[in-house]
Amino acid sequence: MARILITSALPYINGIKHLGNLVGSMLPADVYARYCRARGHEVLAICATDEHGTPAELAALAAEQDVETYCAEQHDKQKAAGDAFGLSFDHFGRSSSPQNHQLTQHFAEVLKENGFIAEVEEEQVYSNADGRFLPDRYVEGTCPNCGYEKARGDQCDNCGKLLDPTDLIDPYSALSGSKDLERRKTTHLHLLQSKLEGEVRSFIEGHPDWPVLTRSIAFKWLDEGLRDRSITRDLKWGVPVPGLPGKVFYVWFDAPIAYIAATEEYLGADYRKWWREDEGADDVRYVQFMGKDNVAFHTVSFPCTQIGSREPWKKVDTLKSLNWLTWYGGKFSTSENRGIFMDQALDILPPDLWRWYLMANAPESDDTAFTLETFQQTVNKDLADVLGNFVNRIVRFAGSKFDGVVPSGGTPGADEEALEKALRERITAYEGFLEAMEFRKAFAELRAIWVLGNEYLQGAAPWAVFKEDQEKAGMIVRTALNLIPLYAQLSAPVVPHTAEKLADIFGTGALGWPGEGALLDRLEAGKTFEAPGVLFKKIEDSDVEAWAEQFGAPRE
RNA sequence: GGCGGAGUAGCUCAGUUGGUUAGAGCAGCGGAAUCAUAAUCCGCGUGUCGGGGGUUCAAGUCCCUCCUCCGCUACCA
Repeated sequence: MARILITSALPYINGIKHLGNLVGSMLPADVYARYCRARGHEVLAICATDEHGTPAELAALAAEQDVETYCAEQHDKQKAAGDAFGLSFDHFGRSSSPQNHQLTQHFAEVLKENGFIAEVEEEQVYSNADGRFLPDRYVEGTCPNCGYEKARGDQCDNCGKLLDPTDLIDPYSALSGSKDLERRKTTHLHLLQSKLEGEVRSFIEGHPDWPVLTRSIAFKWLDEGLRDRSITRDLKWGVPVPGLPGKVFYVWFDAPIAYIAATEEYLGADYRKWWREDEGADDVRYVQFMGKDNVAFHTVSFPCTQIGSREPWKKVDTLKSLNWLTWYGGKFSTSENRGIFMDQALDILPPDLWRWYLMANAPESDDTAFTLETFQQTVNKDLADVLGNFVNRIVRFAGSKFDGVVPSGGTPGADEEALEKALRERITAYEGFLEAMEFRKAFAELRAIWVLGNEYLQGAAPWAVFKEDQEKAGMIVRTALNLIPLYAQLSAPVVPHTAEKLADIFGTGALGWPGEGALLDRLEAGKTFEAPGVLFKKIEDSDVEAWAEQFGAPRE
């Protein structure tokens, strides 16, 4: 029994997330949280919407709403979509919460007291027509290097050259197109990360077990030398900066702090038992889930904030970073309606189908292409044929030959012993992969566990034995039926809705996890049960055709 | 451009510190079975391990070089 704190990278507020975002952090965090709970650990799983920054303001503008209303609506939509997917966060909060305002300001205050924050006057591009400062990437113009006419102020998409907005020829606002731009002086707070470089390096070096990708990204930043960076912006929506009217903290400063603040939203003052090492969090194991683009912020920036506070905040112990899921090898795109978004996915199919496919094919080692065709194949084979059909065939056979009760009598023999042994070995491997958060391997193992059921039935052939020895056939059926509550437990982290249906067949109740005892002797003889019907309806070719059209899949 | 990741069977991917004939699932082919959603089970893999060069008794694995894809490159988040 351990205390495990789990956070998922915060989904940005501008609209429902697509399947790539889902599998990049929220879904693996949920699967891991469900597994840890099943093993009896005390788990706190936290997520929230990331609501600040320029894109939120612009999205609100486009929706003709004030940003506060926009964010509140979008938060509710994302929360609902997550709930429908079975995401079991203990709390799904908001980075715009009063708790986060207070906590973000607290961090800034102590960082300043400790000498890690300085006020710096700098010049930034201001657009008179838009009435706002423009981040570099919202200034566009002609690239001085290659002549590309839509180069952004931070980088030219055509030749890849890094730019400064002042480098651009004929710069204009990407928002309004106005060329009425000027440089204005503005004062910002800089986080003096350079002063913390050594401590952050020691922190990273203290985790040699982190994956190569994670460590190499962190060391790259450190090797180049940590730069002091601005942690404030000239925006209206955000956490106000005390003493600097009209400014808010940079979204990347307040977003990780929102992990803590969201816990406070949920638990009140007790949040400190999870986050303060001097108030009970010293025995907490903290696991973060994120996409690979977020690694630097979680290994370097956020630890800087925490370390520089000189307060004993709980820091990350284990990071799980994932690569991207791509849409047929290209990018998911909201603006171009490419790909499938969480709400659309649930409009067409139940959540467990998506959960299974995404986790069994999680982009762990490299970017992974999502295609409707492989999705159809995988889901039909693994869920409908291997698991669904196993349950259906044994339940129906037991229903017709044994009147819908668990048969009694008979003595288990070599086949049953072999099955028990094979199960035990595979379950041990499965647990190991889940502990290590190696999800592809874990679910390949779970699938193999399901296959064991079919293998056993095929070999034991109760339909043939029944003709000569009904007692033995009954024992075989009882053994096979025992796999159902076992599969319910083992499958619950990844396909929780299906697991409940399986558990309901025998009313075995709360799922939990198989213990050390016999795996195939838990159902009492004489117990009645109901056939659940078809667990997974197969996806037809005509469905794939229709969805390909609907979601803009590339066709041959 | 710099840094990092990746390139393995038709498809999606495994391949510890270099070591016998390079693996899994899907798809395909053959067989068995007929309880089951024609669902299952068994058997079948001559792959220039991205190209080229090198080190070594031995290289998918190490070194060099080139090609392709992805991420980061600090004001998108």
